[in-house]
Amino acid sequence: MARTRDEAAARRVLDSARDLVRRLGPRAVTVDEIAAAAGVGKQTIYRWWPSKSSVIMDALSELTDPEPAQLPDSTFEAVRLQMRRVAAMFASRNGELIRELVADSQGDPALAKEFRERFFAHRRARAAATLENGIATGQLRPDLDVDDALDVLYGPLWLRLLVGHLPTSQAAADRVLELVWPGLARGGALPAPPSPGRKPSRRRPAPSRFG
Amino acid sequence: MARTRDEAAARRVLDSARDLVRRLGPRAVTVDEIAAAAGVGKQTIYRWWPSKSSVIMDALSELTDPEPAQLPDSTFEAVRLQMRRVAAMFASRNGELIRELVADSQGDPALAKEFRERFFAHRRARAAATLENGIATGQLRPDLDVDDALDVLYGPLWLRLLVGHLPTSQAAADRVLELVWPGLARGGALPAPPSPGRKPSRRRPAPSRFG
DNA sequence: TCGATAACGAGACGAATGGTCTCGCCGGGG
DNA sequence: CCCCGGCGAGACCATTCGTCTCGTTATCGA
Repeated sequence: MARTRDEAAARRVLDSARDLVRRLGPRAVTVDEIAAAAGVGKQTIYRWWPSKSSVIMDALSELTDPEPAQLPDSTFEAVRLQMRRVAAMFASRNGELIRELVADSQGDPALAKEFRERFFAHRRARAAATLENGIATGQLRPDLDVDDALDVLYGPLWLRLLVGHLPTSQAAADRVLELVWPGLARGGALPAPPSPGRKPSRRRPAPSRFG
Repeated sequence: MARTRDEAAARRVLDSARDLVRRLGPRAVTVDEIAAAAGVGKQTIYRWWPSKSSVIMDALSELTDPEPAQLPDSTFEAVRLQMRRVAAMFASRNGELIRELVADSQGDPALAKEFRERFFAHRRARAAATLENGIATGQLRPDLDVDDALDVLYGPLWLRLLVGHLPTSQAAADRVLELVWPGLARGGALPAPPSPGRKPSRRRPAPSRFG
């Protein structure tokens, strides 16, 4: 019948959106900028996406972080690894992105839904799989509610990200896990120290930028 | 020298802002609306406050929720009471307010600072006092890091409020507390069932609108 | 082949809204 | 008493999302 959709244009829109968002932050990027950078008319953007936020969500959801090749058999170690990765992401430029995405979501139910389903749910499912494996292998309590456990493990990191009262360091992730672990584990005890001779610290150690 | 500042006008601004925010939400309220409702010129608002968000923050920070007359001696019960109150607030109209306030804070460091210092810190200090009392009375581990514990207890509620993947029910608050408690308590065991014969449930019970 | 149709780039436009500026008025302190 | 500055009212500016228009162009179907 008529002219078909220009996939290359859509590609350029997403690429430009991604670049601009990384450079300026999602709040500062305007639709006109994206259109100009992509060499596309604004109407083309609004023909394919319902809103600016949706474009940005699309551009960002392509940034799939690769699942690590393999997680340790120890559930404790596996969760620690995953939590550290989340903490690292939150502390990076992507953390700012996520903050603003959540912010935009608050006033826009459709965007909030997209965020939950396309970003949040994916990562949560991976973390859930780790816990479910831990239950199956007897490392975690058999009656553990995975949703609750995930909120308890990752909620503190999100809180720090969004309120900013404390940094989202890997050390914080470690401390949260150690604090919560007795309520998750089958026996209720911390596992044997992973690295030879190094006991996990309970109290906050000397302030450190890393951890 | 000249005319003095009209305190009554400022009062009307805050009252109008509070009413409008409660009625429409902080995002939907415009400065022109506040000015019109208060019967003041916009310039009068901007003479006293640096931004719309600042006005709304001022109006809301006056909504101090009264501290309960007395908390139970049992730290477990005291924390549970406080968590339930937070969950109830999050589930109410005020929860929506807080969500949008956090959202606005993400792109505005000054506002974020105000939010942390004038809203977040107050409530956190009260919750911290409960935990510190628990440490002092030997109900909580003496080496407990209060900041971490607060994040672990309240982070899940904040996460649910801001991401919306699950409701912020009082039941959720209870389950979080029970899940985390073994890592906080001195002995690591749940306290004797508070209500006679009713054991705190670990698994999520039948879905309920209430707690 | 060729025409109808819809997508395209470019950009004007409308609307909402945060924040500034102007204007005439008015009131209290020096 | 009188001038300086706060006051109410509102015009104005700037930004930016999203829509609409226009002439062009590519593709599908006849």
